[in-house]
Amino acid sequence: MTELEGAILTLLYMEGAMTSYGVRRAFLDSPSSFWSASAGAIYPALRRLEEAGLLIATDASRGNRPAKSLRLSESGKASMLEWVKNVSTAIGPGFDPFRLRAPVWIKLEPEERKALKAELETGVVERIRAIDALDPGHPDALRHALERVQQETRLEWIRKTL
Amino acid sequence: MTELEGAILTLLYMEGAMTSYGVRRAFLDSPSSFWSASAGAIYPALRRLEEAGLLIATDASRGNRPAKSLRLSESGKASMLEWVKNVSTAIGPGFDPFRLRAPVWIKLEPEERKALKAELETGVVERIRAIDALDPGHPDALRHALERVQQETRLEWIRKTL
DNA sequence: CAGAGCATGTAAAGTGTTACATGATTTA
DNA sequence: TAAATCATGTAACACTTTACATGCTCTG
Repeated sequence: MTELEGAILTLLYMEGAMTSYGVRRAFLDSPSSFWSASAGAIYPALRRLEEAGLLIATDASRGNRPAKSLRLSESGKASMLEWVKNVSTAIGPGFDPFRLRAPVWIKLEPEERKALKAELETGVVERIRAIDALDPGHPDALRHALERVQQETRLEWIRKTL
Repeated sequence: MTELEGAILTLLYMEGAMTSYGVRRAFLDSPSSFWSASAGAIYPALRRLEEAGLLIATDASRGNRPAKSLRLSESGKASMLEWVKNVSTAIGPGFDPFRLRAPVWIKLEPEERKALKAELETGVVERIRAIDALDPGHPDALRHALERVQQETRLEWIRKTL
């Protein structure tokens, strides 16, 4: 199971049934650049999950517009739970573009480094403000809170170390 | 430029010239599950970078064993610097398998949640100890330090929230 | 009622993974 | 000297991105 497939299953578990485009929109709304949410990734993944019996589709056309509502099957729920409970994958460091670039920042010429430091600080502060402006009742509120901690950690590192 | 290509360029910038396998071994040693470091990803990426003129290869065969030494060209260094200084990409949240799974953990049955909490706590504590055991003179020491902060943040969240 | 955006996809090309292959060198 | 592992790849398959296509529905 890819991370995208796992993420789709958790989305349907957390938020209940939705259409294919609803799934796609949820990824489009995600701030992470990791999720491009391109149609060519989402729709084939949904088809794979449906063919594997993890998702059940029921017709939900409204008027002339065709649509299908997707929900987790029992085996889909079981697969999702197995996936989320895999500790070694869950605690891996994942992918952090900030951590990947930081060692090079340290080696920049002083004036270039200072300029970049200011840009990074502004960007992170803005991002924290944007998170604070989000609806605390949003289904992704917990993820936003976790991203906020990450951004605060970065801000502290920028100020103290860069 | 993909993140893998950018990471290869930063590696050669930080550590100087090395062979193809040296590049691959650096990714194999990385703790992040994001870098599979499969030969089928690394070697084609190196070929692309060389064809684009960002890397220069010189023969470095030893005895009967063929090998080439790879180093950054001037345009390779310029591309790498442009890549690391892209602020909006650098401050994106990236991909965090922990954050992706956390909302589901919260919804588990109490006894299941408690068991998982213990497993996660043990795993993260072990990972922190493993980082502490690493050589502080390692070229990736800064990245290790940043991962350590991430793991400490997770540990605190596990203890306080999960 | 025309244009913007909603909703659902497909096709080609690029990238990554898994598995295999080959010969060189080190180590027990 | 046999086995392990170093070092360098390739091939088939899977997945993602980019670009395109199609018709519907709302809004000014």
